[in-house]
Amino acid sequence: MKFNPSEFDRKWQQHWRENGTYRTTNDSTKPKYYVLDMFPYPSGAGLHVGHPLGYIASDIFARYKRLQGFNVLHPMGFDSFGLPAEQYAIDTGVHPSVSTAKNVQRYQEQMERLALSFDWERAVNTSDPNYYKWTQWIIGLFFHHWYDKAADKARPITDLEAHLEAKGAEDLMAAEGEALSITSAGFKAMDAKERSEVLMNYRLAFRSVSTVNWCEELGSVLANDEVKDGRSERGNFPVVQRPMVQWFLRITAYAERLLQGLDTVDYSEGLKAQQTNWIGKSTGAMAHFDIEGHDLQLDIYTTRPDTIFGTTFMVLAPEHEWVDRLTTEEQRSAIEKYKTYAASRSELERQSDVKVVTGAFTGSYCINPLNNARVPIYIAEYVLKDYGTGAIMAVPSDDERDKRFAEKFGIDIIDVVDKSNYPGASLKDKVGVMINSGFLDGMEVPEAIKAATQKLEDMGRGYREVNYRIRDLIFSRQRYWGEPWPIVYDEQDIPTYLPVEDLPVELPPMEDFRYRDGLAPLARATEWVDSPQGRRETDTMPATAGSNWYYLRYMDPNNPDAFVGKDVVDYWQDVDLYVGGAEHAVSHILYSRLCHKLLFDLGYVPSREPYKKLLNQGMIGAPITSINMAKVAVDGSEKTVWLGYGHEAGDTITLGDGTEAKVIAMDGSRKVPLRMVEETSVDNEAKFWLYQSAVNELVDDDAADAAYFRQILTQAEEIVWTKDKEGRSYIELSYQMGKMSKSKHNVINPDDICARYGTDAFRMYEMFLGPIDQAKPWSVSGIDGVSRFLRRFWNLYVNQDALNISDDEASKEEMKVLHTLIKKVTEDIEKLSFNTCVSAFMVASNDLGKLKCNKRTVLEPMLVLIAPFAPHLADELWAALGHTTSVHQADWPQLDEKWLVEDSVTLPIAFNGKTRFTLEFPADADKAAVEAAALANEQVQKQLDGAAPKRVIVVPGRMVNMVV
RNA sequence: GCCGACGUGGCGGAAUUGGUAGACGCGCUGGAUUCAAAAUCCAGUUUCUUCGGAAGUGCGGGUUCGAUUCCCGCCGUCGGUACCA
Repeated sequence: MKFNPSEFDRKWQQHWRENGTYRTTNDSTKPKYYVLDMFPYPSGAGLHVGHPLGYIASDIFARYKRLQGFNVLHPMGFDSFGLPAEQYAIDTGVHPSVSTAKNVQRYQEQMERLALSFDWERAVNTSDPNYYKWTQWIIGLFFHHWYDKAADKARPITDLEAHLEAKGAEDLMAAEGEALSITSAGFKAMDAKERSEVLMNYRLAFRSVSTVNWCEELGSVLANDEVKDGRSERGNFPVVQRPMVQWFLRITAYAERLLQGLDTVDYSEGLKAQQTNWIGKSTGAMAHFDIEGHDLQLDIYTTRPDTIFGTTFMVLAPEHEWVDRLTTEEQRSAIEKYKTYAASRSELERQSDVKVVTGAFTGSYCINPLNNARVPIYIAEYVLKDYGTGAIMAVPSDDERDKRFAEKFGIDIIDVVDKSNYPGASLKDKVGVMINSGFLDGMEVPEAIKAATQKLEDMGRGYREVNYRIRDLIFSRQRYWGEPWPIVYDEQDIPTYLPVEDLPVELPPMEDFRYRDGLAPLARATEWVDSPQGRRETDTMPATAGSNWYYLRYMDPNNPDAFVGKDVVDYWQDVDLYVGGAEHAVSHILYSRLCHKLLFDLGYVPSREPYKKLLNQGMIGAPITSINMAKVAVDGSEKTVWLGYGHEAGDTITLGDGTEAKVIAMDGSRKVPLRMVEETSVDNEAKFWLYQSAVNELVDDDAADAAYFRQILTQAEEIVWTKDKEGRSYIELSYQMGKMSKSKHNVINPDDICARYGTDAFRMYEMFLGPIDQAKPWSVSGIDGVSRFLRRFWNLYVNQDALNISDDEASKEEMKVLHTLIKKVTEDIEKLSFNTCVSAFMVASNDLGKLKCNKRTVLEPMLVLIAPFAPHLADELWAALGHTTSVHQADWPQLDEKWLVEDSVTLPIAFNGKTRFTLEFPADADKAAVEAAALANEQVQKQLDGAAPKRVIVVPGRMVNMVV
């Protein structure tokens, strides 16, 4: 039997598929374990070597848990709705359903190639109507419920109607759009339309007008996390603010619980911090300021009520609803001018010059409730309409922005906090002693915050308030490729959420789904819109709708009657280990947690959190290599050439025909597809070379990156080659490390690696690269080492192409190697430290090689240990050892500590903490015996040079330290 | 600015509760094998060294018999986020 991975990889992959080796049952007496990967969006590019990192890690863990006797749910699916497929369709004319199906198949093949042990019978696909029927149904739960703050949970909207009928809005503690004052009689008197509007104020999925991120090029609104620096994350198009009617999910109702829940889950600190920041809880006070000459109270939110005596002006957001009312005649033109200016500013402009102070005076004044001071009211764009009340009390002495504003507009600054006892404290640190603040004088800041809040409350001019940064989730997209909102409107525009019998509301077949004439694509499917039940909603849901709950569908993927069966979800409960990229740290995880909490409130799921433990794998980067363009002077004329790394203007170079040329200027660079590049090491430095032979091969190559590079080469007249030792022509490329992406031409395809080295080598190498959660560069050079190791490992079992296994008793040393390995691998898999597992296998294999061990008692359990990492090789050798069932159905070897016990122990002998040499001691020697033996030793005496040590520290089994 | 992660040979990285720093692999050097090469195998590989040793985990301090590990203060890299009152 030969070591031939490309042969046995195929053989075993087929075997596992045909035998359903990885099929999971819902009906088992074994304990459950759920290992989940974030499902991919199946893009046309296929997988690159960065994707499988997390998949391989979770696969190893899933396989390990199976071998340990767990019933493991380890599924995979596809997040196939969303913008890219639709953009691709618009660009190429291929319908998203067609390209999606093709890509899904490609992904599945690639994943099988990587021996990922998914139960494919459980695969889900978010754009499949059988799946999105339940997505629509779950979003319906949001529509049919409201959040009762008193009970701290979601309740049916019918309960709310009963409450309103009985008592009106009195005693109603609800998460709401705005505070409504409704009486019982008033509610009863309302017609259907009015009632619908009132209820909409409370629904967890609601329709509302709001300023949204509008992207004209994409023809859709975007969620905040889909916008980066004022441009769309997808496509990098400009995004503007625009008021629109949209569907929302009331995530703000769950802000506190989403925050609290983070304490109960095992996520990284960084990820918890990101979610915490996103939720953005702050504690402070509401305060009411009377407005001079108006029967109005200006409400403001502040985290620093202690500084209220330092308030020297107020600021409203330019869009604040009272701006017009508060503007005096003489200020009207200035205010109008400023409002026009503010409205013209894009999100991008606002963000780019944050330090620029602008604003205008309304002409009106407020009265400070605590000291009756008269303070002017300004408007300025640094106050945001959507945070707090859209208005602030400005305290220039203790706020950086207020200070800049006061300085620019010549407003008084009153110091109210003496920080002289806190050197180094910055303006916004909540420390110091109050001054110039009436009854607060002399108090420390934390005390003063409490006192000021209490005073406001006693006066009826304010109260303690908690504020959250998080905004309700915009859940409408004016796009085609997503779940239609299953809503119909009657003649009065009253929306009805269609019941489960009418779901799914499927997408109408359309050829052209561009956004045009201000109409969403679905609005043009007129026959579809005019349904017998009423006029259909034409917005679709964002991609996050399907991924919110997919982990539940895997439990019971074909259930026609429910999104998941009750008994099934009671068995599988929740995800024990969730593995995926950190780029979804905020949005996907947060929205998924929201969805889960609603389902929990309504009794559909038994747990409060969907993902118990989360592992974010690090990104794998790759070199991005470039060729440089230069203008050179030769024989009085100019020429454009390609130059290697390290040239600058003024250099003299030799052209291909032997003439000399002078570099006039470097003129940019172009990316070279990594596939054509050779990595070399010169003087311990990585170099990337492009060979002339690789360029010559381009002529016949029809791959996309070859076409791209052929086109690049036409942009200059020649490449200035250098000769290497063998006389081959090359050019050295400039490079930097970066994320793998098609546009950077540095994608490395796992298929090629698997074909060349075998899947087992690829899997182990990816794990060997470093800690799973750390970003690391891809380098192909190390894979040879892993490949060599697997061959050596194989040769422990096979000699001269024949199985070479002895049934003799193994020696103590051999057993020690095995049990050391069992201990190390078991512990390290539990710690998700896969790179050290690979080292442990190498060490064991090296040790057994030296011992020339071929004992079945040692080698057989080792196959079970390595099976999660190298599943093909393990099954191939396992079968050769005479087994008729797969190694993946074996039992994990048990550690027997007795093999690890030593007769003697080697201890380092240190003097003043510096290790000098080691000595052997009997393993059972106690402290005194070790000390005596050490002092009697010749080397120790020599080191001590006749003197007695001041102190001898013996740590049994660890070391001996002598203080001299 | 704020939040988070990290900083160890030429490179990827290892080091249990504070206890032999550099495991394992790559690369490199030398050797064996070969007509030769590839592949394989063996030995060496932190730096300096007067060959006795000495220094050494971003920098500067501290705690300790002993610090890559704990504490304080800096510097740097990466990721996230930002007029949030």
